[in-house]
Amino acid sequence: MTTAPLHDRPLRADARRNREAIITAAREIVAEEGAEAQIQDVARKAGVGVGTVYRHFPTKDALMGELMAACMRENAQIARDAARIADPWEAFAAVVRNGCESMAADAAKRRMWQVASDEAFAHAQDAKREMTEETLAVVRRAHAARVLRADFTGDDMPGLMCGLGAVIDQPGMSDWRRLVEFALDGVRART
Amino acid sequence: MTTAPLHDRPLRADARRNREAIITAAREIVAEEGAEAQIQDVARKAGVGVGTVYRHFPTKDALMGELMAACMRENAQIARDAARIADPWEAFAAVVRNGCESMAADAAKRRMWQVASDEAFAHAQDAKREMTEETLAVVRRAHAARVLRADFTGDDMPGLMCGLGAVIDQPGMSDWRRLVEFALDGVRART
DNA sequence: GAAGATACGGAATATGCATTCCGTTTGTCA
DNA sequence: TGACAAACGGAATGCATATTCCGTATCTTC
Repeated sequence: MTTAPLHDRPLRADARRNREAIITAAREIVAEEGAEAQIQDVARKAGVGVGTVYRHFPTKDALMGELMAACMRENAQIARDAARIADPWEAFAAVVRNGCESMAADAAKRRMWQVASDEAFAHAQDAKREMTEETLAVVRRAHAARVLRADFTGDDMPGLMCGLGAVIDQPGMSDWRRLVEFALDGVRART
Repeated sequence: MTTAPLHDRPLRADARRNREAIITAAREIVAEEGAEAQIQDVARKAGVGVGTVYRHFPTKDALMGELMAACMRENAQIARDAARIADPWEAFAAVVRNGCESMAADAAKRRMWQVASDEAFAHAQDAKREMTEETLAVVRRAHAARVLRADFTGDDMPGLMCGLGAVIDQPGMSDWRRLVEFALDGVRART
């Protein structure tokens, strides 16, 4: 179920180091290979044997779930940071722009959906909730200030970001920032 | 390489029928299963044995390529139909709206990218070119009439449509037409 | 620094799925 | 209607990849 130690004995030093290396490697492999990502490659890149990967994560889905959770926590942090911007529209725009910047900078963040089985998703449930809440706060503030179209709801955010992720992941798409601005224009309240 | 009869002898009646049934079944299976689509399931749904699938398509990629080609030809037709609309903006909007309608109506059309290996893509090359040309014509006319932002280029269309496809494919996304209108607002020239 | 618990590596195993093969069936044409 | 080519069905094969297993190596603790 969880990937933490079963009760509470602290991990041995080498184990802790390996666990980190595995997650990092998994992220790189997913970035490179997308849906074709293989445990064997993750192990090689982390400099450990496959057995070690399985010692830390009971299944591939559990590992991918951990990856998704990490990405979602990062997104939550992006939203938290944006929430500190005074102007409500700029705060909302920052969530979108910085979310896109992070997807552009890290292919794993836009490709993780390709490896997302239901199992993997379940592992990332909590992180997803966190992300949703932080994002929703920014959307609510933008609505209250009437700078975001009233008919764009918080539920639309995942769709918007996934759509932009697909745009950014487009082969040969270098100028995605322009399209992001079009999208922002599209959802901004008409003055 | 190709899926047509090797020389030019016409297909036997049952073979022609089966070929159609296989393509139809493949489309349904891809719609249901996405990347998990299996030849065995395609065969079952088509009411034939797997051997028959392989008699018509040398590999899975060839079958998927045929599917992609069919979808792209349909998109080309959507663009051709839209081109007959007198108003340049409405013509452009029709390409986007109807493209989205067709993706919403047929999950295979938005999921086919999940099964798109390079091999499969190669099979659909010609259809893709056709689609691109027809679409470009509508974009050019909109640009000439200055109703589409000058910095939205024909090369952005695949990104836009893929992005909207991702939006539509979002679980629980019923109200995607609203988001499509936001996107159209975003790329329309400011008056 | 020795004992015992933890963790490691990677060969072996298990499984799922594309593809092949060949004996059987069906359509076509005279 | 009979002969033959064309097509079919689906069990068997082969391969790729997740997962297990267990002998070995490494940490931790006293």
